[in-house]
Amino acid sequence: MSKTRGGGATRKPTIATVAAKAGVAVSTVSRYLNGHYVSKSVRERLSDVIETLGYSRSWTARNLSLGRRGSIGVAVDWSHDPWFVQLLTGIEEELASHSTGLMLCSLELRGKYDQGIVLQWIRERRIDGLILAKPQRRERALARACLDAQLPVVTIAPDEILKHVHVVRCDNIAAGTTVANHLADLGHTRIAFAGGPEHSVDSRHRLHGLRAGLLARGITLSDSSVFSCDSWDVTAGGVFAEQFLAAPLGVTALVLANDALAFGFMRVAHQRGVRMPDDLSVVGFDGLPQGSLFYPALTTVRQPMREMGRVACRTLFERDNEGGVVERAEFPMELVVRESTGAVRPPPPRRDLRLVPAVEAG
Amino acid sequence: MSKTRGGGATRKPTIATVAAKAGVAVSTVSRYLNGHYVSKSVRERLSDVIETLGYSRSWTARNLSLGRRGSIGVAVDWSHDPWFVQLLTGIEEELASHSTGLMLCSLELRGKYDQGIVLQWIRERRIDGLILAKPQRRERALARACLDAQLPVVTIAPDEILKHVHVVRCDNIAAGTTVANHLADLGHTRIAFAGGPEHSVDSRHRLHGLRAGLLARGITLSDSSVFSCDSWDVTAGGVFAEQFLAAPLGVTALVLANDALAFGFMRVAHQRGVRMPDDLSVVGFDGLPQGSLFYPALTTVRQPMREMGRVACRTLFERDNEGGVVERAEFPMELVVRESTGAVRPPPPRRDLRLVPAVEAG
DNA sequence: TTGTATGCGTTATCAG
DNA sequence: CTGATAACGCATACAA
Repeated sequence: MSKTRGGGATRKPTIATVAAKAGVAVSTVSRYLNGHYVSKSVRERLSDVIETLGYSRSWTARNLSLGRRGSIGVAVDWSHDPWFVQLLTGIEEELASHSTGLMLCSLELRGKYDQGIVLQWIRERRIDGLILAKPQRRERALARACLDAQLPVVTIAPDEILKHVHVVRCDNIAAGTTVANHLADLGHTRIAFAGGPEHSVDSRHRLHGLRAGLLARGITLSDSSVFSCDSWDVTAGGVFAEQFLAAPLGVTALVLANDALAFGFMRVAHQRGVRMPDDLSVVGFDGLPQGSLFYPALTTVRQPMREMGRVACRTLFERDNEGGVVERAEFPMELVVRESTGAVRPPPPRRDLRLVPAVEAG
Repeated sequence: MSKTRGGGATRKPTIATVAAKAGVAVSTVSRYLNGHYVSKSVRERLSDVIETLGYSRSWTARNLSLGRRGSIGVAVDWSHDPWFVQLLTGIEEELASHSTGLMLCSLELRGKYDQGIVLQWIRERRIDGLILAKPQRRERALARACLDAQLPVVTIAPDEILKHVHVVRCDNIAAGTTVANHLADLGHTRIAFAGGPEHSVDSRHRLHGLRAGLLARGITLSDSSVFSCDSWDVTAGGVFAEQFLAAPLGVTALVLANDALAFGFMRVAHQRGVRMPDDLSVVGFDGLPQGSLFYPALTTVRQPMREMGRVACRTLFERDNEGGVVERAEFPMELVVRESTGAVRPPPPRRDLRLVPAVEAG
């Protein structure tokens, strides 16, 4: 069969090989490849030649010619954050269909915060765009750097206001209300809320929705039962649990601003002998899969992370060069009822006042 | 100033810009950039020019010229597998320092197994090498495709024998022995083992090490207390728990072949009222971080995933074109004692024979 | 040690 | 509708 040379290793056929074999110019092949106009006869011939040659084009060369880099950047605090992992799945999926690469950067990978790597990517034009997952105020510098470099940026679930960038987020207010209704349906009236960091807009939105939803059901969420944690992680949830359990408020349900906090809380609570949901119903936000592994499995409100990842990616490609217009996508969150919430017990539990241990029936 | 054009947006300086401004040839700049020989005077001049110009080279062009693609492929069953996530951190870290991109592929992403995407990457020469995480027999096709295409492959923790590829793995036999000693130290003598799928070499190695280690301490692990699960995931662990608990063996410790199985097991066991470690000590393998979130936190043997990821990456780059030699790296696993294992109770517990419920002291 | 010329595989421009 | 040809930005024999 007519390989390019008789000799050594068969070289990968190029667009020129195809052109020669089909008896047309390279530019014609290029046009064919990109779906531009070519006559039907030529089109069929090329289709054949490409098939038999097993030709496929060089993305490197194409990128060079088009002035692209062929991969996008994705920055997040910790790439092993379970929330991000779900997101990554969506990104991966979308990227594969664009046959584009990915450069991953955990801003806090080596113990201390450092956005140097990403700044370098931007400066050196290593990426065609940047996805910022859960950006906070400190990530503004990255967004600005991209904007200055004419690179598109899309933020996912930003926890601060970043201007002039596309954003993909969830409706956290509605999510809060969803939780409110769930709890109200179960008969809870004395409820507490543990937020994330003070400045977090997600946390505020969730609280806002919760409070409003509760109010609509005639339930008041007093300020004295609203707390906030220093960070969003499991550890903070544990720390909160210590103080929360030390001074009982007599609430029957606790809403934590995200699943990680809830995980930390539940572990400590469990150790302290709190029975969930009997003694206390617990709710989180995010919908991390591992919430279903605990005892009890955590009731939560799920973000469609995978879909969000896909949309973020798509936005990056679509809005590649269309400056100006800022795209916004907002997804609804979905209640996932598992085991950590239950109906409030008929006579409101006041176990703290009992002087003798109750005898369990059966 | 000698900009390429007077007009619009300042174009990114190229190697030619630098050459012109420094009064040398582009090839000289190229040599400088690649650390080849240039006179000291020229070197200093170039250093200056590059600095003031803010020049940085185009990796796309460089890749084209060198015949590289600029990113590697990473394939795994599920990219959200917690084990893989840890690995990815290491890969990410190493990749950043090579400023190389990444193409991620979950073989089972869309519900059914499909290696088509990766095969396409290989066929189209989209990647410079492939990392296969936890490959099994079915991944042989991928390895072969790479080999045929002259692409380097490194497998991480292969659970089957794949020939002619680099491998980064852990010493699972030693890990099994580590567990054996830990349990023996705690006084356990009646122990059970729940393996992964039958054909799994990891599972067999872990069992082998466990059995040998136990024997060295005078403890026999009888065949009747060795089980195997259909898969490696949480669900399988739960299924196993159902049958394991239905027919009590009277063992005081259970070793599961990985953490995921242990998670599934513990959840069901907890629901069935098994107190761990009082009634049963439980041990897993892998050392997933989330094991510390459970009640009790899971005792396990940790793989240095991050380091493994780094080494795998490095191997890919180093062994880029050196055909023939197969690199092997084996890491030790490290015992992580948490809460799910405890000393066996002084009088061997035979609760199943008790006719009256014991009264708990205090 | 440095410069010249050519190749890498595509795309885009502009005549035909 | 199709064909030359010039970018794209860098690397590297080869010559000087």
